[in-house]
Amino acid sequence: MSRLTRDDIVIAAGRRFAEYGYHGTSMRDLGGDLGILGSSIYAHVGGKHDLLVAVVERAGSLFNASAEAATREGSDPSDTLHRLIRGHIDVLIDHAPEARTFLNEATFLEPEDRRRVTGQRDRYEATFRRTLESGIVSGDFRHVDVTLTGIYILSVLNAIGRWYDPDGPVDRDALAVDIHEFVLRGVTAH
Amino acid sequence: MSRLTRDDIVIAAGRRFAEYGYHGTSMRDLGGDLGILGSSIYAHVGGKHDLLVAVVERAGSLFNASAEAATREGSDPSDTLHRLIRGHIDVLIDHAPEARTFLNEATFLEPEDRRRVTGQRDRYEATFRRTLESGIVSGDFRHVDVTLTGIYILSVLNAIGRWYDPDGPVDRDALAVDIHEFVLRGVTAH
DNA sequence: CCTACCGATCGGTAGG
DNA sequence: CCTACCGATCGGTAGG
Repeated sequence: MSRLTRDDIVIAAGRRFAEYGYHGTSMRDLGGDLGILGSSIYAHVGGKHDLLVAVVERAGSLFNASAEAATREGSDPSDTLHRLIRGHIDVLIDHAPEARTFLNEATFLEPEDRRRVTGQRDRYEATFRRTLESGIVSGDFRHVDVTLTGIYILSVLNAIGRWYDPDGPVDRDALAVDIHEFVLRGVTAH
Repeated sequence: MSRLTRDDIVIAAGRRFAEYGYHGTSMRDLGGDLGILGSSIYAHVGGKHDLLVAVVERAGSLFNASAEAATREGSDPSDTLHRLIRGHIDVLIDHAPEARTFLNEATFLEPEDRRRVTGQRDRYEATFRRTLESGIVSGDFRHVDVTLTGIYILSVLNAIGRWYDPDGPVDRDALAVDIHEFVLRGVTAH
């Protein structure tokens, strides 16, 4: 057993916050997961709140990195949308605890931190709106309200962490294709 | 000031749970909202957990009552879907605290209660799947996976409580129409 | 519904 | 990272 790093603690905190919530996690719980005392955590972080900030900020960075990668290679809006959807799924599955904490516990950040995270989030969502707009301009998409439609798409994506089982019957490629199809065509026949 | 009823306390608890979460709410906070002491709440309920059960069960009943009303008058699947969407929006706006607590805090119920609530929820979601199926049979809808598509639709609907402002520019009629259109047609032109 | 509590647990600190 | 704590707060109870 070597010594723990700050990163080890942030990762364990993400898991706890995702499952039990920020207020449902005690420093002693967290220490228990790591094999140390709750009070020993204070050798690595200033307080419980710092851990929430670190977890949430990590997820925000991952989402934005994904959006940048998806929009780097310009191609048609439908393909860009597919890459955005696939990237979101990847972050949600590969960094599930951080992503879930980002989505569910960010409200408990202190005002200053929350504003910064809200900014991160707005940047990310703006990528979806821009993709929708470019599709409308190109004539590929109809004249949807990009604000509302961006919210709908992200609602479908953000919920994935609440029901998707990576070891279940649907793999992530199929999921991305199915959601892309749903977003593009809806349920109507033809 | 007349005496409080159990109902008054359940309503106040819903508000607290929706805003601060179950674990972020203390009985003293709740008493403060009601103008009584935290300990006085125990004259009306057996414990904090009973309040979570009451709030969540109320929301579950409202969602199911809405689904029954929406499917009572048989008509084409697209219209039924519109009524389901509109009903969900109404519950989410008119009973926002209970609905949000239902969606976010039900995981903190004790196993037995959680199972019952999960049952309520499954019944509700099944109504969406049945409507999709009847649309596929009638040829109105394409051959979507009804499980996945039901989840997508409910994801869009459940997220409404996280962003929608009833006093904002979008009224609930317009929202229902816009979501119905999105679910039916997606974003593709034509 | 209040008074007057209870033991348990909370986030956090001093000193090593 | 542990020992040994701290004051504050937690859910809850007995008795009125």
